[in-house]
Amino acid sequence: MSKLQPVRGTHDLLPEDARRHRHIVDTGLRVSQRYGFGEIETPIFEFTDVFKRTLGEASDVVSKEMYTFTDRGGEELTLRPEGTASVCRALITGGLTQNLPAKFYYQGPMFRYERPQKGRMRQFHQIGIELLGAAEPQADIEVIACGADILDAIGVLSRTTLELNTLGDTDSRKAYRAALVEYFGDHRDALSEDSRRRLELNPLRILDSKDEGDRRLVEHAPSFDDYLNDYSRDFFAAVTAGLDALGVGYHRNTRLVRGLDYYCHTTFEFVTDALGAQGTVMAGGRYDGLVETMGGPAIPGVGWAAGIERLALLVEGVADPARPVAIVPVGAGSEIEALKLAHRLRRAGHAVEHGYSGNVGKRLKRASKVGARVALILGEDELARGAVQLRDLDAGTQDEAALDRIEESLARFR
RNA sequence: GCGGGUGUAGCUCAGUAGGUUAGAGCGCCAGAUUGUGGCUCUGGAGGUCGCCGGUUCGAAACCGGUCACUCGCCCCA
Repeated sequence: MSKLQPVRGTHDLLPEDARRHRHIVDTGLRVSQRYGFGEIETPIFEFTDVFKRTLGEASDVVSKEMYTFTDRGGEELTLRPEGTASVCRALITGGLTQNLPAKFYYQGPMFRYERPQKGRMRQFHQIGIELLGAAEPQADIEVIACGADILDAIGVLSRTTLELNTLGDTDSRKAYRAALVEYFGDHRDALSEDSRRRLELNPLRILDSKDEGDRRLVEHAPSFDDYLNDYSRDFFAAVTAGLDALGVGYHRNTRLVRGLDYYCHTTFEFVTDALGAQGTVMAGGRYDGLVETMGGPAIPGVGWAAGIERLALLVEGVADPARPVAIVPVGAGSEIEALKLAHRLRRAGHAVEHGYSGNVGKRLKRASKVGARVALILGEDELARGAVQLRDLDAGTQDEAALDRIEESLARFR
């Protein structure tokens, strides 16, 4: 408690950071709208069951990372650790199941009680899309293509790799899971401690263990492809064919499994090696059983989420805001005129900086510092004849301009 | 939750056989330039040396604890 510092794992977004985030959020919305996604905003907390039921009791997120609390009415609530469950809940409670497919774009803060690291915070921000009500591989293709487009639009696609895999449908996954449990069960003693635990909770995760001994075992483990049924195999083939057709590059990673219970068929991650241990920048997949698990109708879904902070670490060169016009009154007699002029130009759409205090030198200095393109200097002599000095701060040149026609004089600087 | 590293000015960092006024660069403020910015020069402000405790005549430095950040593990965006 206390002390004048933010809570562990939280950050202020100072204006410069906020601008990067804004750029990512706006770009995400703009691009996803081209794919027909519309913005949705859900509350940042839900009944705890919304996440517990969908993410899986055994998942790390549920078992140790949720910000859960009891409110004054005795309700068990949780700050959302991810967006998909909330969006699906909204789909059901909003009656949107009658109008499918439904396509949503969201952005906002998520909360996980974890040990902070680079690219990993307790309050972090995500953008994401969800496409609900389409069981066809075309949906997966579109969702991935949209994600790639957004990464491209913010200039980071070339620094990422798309890793792609399939978990198959429920039957395929069950069969494969059983095969894995049998195989690794036979080599139980050779497994790392972590993986012995995984064997109980989520055997698929053993496949991407970083332990040396585990990896040797994994090499000879049953292959997922041998357990995919025809439907699952065809589905995945359609997805890869679609990505090929669109020129979206990917790398098949048969060990790519996701931590959350609800995934099936397509899973993917856009990863980078520029962020240390937290290389995943955008990740998602198909979750056909999720809505039904929540108590809604059987509605398939596919989507992804991307970490804004992680993207922001990769983004370079966010455009600066529009350069303002500086208003510089000379002497107390021009103050009112300066206020009026600033107001007038702002209402005409200009960004205007008013220096507030100091002599001309100080105000011009401040004008330069905030990046002003031009300064309008309001001297009493000039005002008396309806004129101002218009100074080009880049060129260092200066001319007199008519006060009532300033908008025209400024036009060449826009 | 586990293991390692680091905390000195707004920022980036110097500063140890423990020794008395803790430094630099950048930034900030002021002046040279009271109707003209950037460049330059001069001056100035700004520090509980993360915090608490211990060792010592004496601690920014050594020890313990704690908080924060950071790297890795687990896991994830």
